Amino acid sequence: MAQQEEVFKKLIAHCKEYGFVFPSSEIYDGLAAVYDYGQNGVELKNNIKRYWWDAMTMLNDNVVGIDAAIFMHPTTWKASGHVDAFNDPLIDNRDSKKRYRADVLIEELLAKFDDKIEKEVEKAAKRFGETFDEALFRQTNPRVVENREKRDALHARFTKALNDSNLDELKQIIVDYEVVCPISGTKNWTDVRQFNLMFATEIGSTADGAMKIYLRPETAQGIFVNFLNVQKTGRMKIPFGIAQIGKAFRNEIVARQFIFRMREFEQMEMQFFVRPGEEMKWFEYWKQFRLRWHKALGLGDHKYRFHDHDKLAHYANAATDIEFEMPFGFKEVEGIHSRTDFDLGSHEKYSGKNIKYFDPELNESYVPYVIETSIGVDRTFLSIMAAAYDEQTLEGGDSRVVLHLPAVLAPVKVAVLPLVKKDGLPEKAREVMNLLKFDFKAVYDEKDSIGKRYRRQDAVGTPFCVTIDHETLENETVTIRHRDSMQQERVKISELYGIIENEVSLKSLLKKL
RNA sequence: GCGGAAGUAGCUCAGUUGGUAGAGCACGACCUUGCCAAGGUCGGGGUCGCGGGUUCGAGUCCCGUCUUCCGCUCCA
Repeated sequence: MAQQEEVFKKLIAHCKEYGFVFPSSEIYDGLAAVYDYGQNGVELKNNIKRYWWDAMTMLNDNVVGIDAAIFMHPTTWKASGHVDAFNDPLIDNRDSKKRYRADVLIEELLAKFDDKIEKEVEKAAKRFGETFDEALFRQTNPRVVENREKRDALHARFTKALNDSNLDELKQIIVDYEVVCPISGTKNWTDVRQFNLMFATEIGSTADGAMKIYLRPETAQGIFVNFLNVQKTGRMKIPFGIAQIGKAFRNEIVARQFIFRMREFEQMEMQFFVRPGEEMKWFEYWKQFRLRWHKALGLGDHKYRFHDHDKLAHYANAATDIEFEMPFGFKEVEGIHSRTDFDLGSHEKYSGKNIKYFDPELNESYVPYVIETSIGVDRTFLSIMAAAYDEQTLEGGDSRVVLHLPAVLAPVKVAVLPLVKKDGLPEKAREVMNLLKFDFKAVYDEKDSIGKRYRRQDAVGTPFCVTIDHETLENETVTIRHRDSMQQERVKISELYGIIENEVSLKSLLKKL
């Protein structure tokens, strides 16, 4: 494990050194949990997105794409549940260093009162030969009445504090009721602080016209609010899906592990709309499709696994993660959720608009159920980099760092290298460059020895190096070197396109699905 | 947010009891070699994370602060 952490550190350093990922705003000491993609990173990332987009929207003729705005009407987030679910009042115990949700602590307090009352009522019921409800209804036991009054008083105070978002009052309740930390047993609490996981800003320039809005914490809602637009204008019939790639934002309390958990991140999501009752069938279908998508990259089938959720979110009736074996353990890369009709139903309620689909085959209207596939671009990027990174020891004690990136995703497809910087070889190499650059991301390099240039290309995962030597000038042949095997073969310049295309075209990958 | 560790060149680091900032690699130019990195010559690059303080003088001592890493906490 310690060894793996060491490798992870090296991977992070490698990402920076070779222009894949930089810490954001580094000249100002950086900004925590925000990263920029560099010249190679952006190519790899774009290739990942292209692979996903084409797999989803081209291979599935009932899936279409959209690109919704990051800004959305604030009611969206009430309807989705994020306004409630993303606002946690937190409090720390200074002695145990443990953090708790203040509202949960108070709810536990209420539960204790309920327990006491219940026990008293049970006792009374037994004594008078009544049912529990009868005893509860008739209850005049002064201890019960007292506890009940106390409980109701606390409940009222608590509810009011929550509604007013009064953090000081929440703290005061914890102090007044002498809540102790279950670990340390002390009452040494910090103040209650609000952690809103959504970033807020204002839209509208005048003070009185300004409206508080949030940066979207997930891209899914942009799809839900456009459900009818797409369904009607695209004449879509259920089942069908809407795909989207875009940025989302979460103000994480602790964001660590490099680009695995960032405050600004990119998601590739598809919401698939189905008939109520058929959701499990489609849930299973998309689980398998998505897993195939991952495995087709060839990073190693054993590095993937499903992780089914026992505890489900407020909107889901089934959920699983596709986990990938990162250097720090198996981690979620993609989530597949059966979201029921929660989102569309909720938007229908909050907007007052009819968001039903008329099913001509069933001759009835309903709110469709939804299967969601949601994959993190940055996490996929990290998983690919982690799997590709390799420090090799070669014969003769030499070593190299090589990225075994899937050729389809590699930022640079081919490097064109004149063996020497004279005798007309650079000029010939430029000719070859001009031939290839319309089809492939190609780079030219004439600096340093040929071996060193091969290593440089290995370090960024370039699958092919084409070397122009003196023989090239005589018979129009070059050597092409393969990254992983380091083997070279001599081929005609006219054959280069076919050889490279065969390995790097997206089509070859899509056909595996 | 708490606890621990660390911030000196693009990278890895050195820097004596406080006394004018260094090395290797990398980078650039030229020469040489020419199919798997590390030949020669010359050169560019750092207000030592930032702000105060002590001192004649601070990379070095003191205080504060920011950032990063590790652990805890949190994570639809």
